[in-house]
Amino acid sequence: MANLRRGELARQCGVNGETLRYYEKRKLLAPPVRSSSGYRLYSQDDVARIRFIKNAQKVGFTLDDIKELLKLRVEKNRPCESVLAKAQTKLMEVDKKLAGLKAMRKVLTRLIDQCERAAPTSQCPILESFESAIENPMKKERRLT
Amino acid sequence: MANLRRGELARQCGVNGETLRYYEKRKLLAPPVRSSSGYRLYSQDDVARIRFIKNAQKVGFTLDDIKELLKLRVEKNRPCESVLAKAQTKLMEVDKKLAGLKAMRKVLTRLIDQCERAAPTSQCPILESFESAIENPMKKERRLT
DNA sequence: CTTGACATTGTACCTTGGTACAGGGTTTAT
DNA sequence: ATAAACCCTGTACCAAGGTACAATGTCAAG
Repeated sequence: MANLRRGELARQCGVNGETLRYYEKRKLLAPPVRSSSGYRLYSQDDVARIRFIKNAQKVGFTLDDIKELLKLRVEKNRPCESVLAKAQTKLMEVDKKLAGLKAMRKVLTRLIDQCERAAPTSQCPILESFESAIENPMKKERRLT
Repeated sequence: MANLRRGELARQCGVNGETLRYYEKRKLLAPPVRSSSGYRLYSQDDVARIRFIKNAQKVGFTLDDIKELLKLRVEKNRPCESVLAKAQTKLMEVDKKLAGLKAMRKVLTRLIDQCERAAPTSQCPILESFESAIENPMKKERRLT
């Protein structure tokens, strides 16, 4: 078990050294052992912990979420259900963001399309449409007027 | 042309009064005429301008983006191409974010699925997978080993 | 023994889009 | 006349996840 200093741990995990101090302040990392001169000394367990954090971030968990996951990680008595619940909640959040972005995308493509097929004499249709309310075209709905 | 004070303009546009001061600081709104006692006095043009800002935000433009769009809005000589270009750029940005979220979603659903079908004796598969690198399952790729 | 690369601390700053005061002055209605 | 409801200014604060100093101390190599 090599005792790693801050920079070395950071390098092994691909994060900025300051990030480790930040995680410690945010209570994602316990205050580590110190050398006689006050340097932080980390172990391989800390490498795993940082990797855990970074992996959980990749699927959308926030640092506060991850703090809870880390607690569950050390509990041996079936944290599985709680973890699953958190993952399901996160999935719903991701889906909500996806829906928002898809709605944006829909309006944006419509505007671009209008602009590309506009008669060159008219005012810019994109700018025009920002002047009044933007109505989101519903799926396959057809203007009947 | 009714001269509106800050609160009234805010109310008509559905924004917080402070937001107007903020937009002024961010140069999205020109410093308005002042009453003798120093109150900001807005016109109906400002109502349209705020609405423009809010509509542009809905499709993903940032305030900095919108500052540029607002400049193009007042130029009479065909801003259409520049606007179109900005919209296309924004579309690419939105698509990038969508791709990121979809990747998250994919991994997250896989983890949830693994967890749901895991044998109840095993360690939590979600937590386990955060210990090692998360590999994003490629579309229909099949493990050949 | 000195230089350079590391480490420590606290604090400020970044992004984005606002929101919330505090401590004043003004306008409007009763 | 006085209270409510405005408005003014500057400044600080929020989320979220860090990054960047400055001033100082330590460690290893040459």
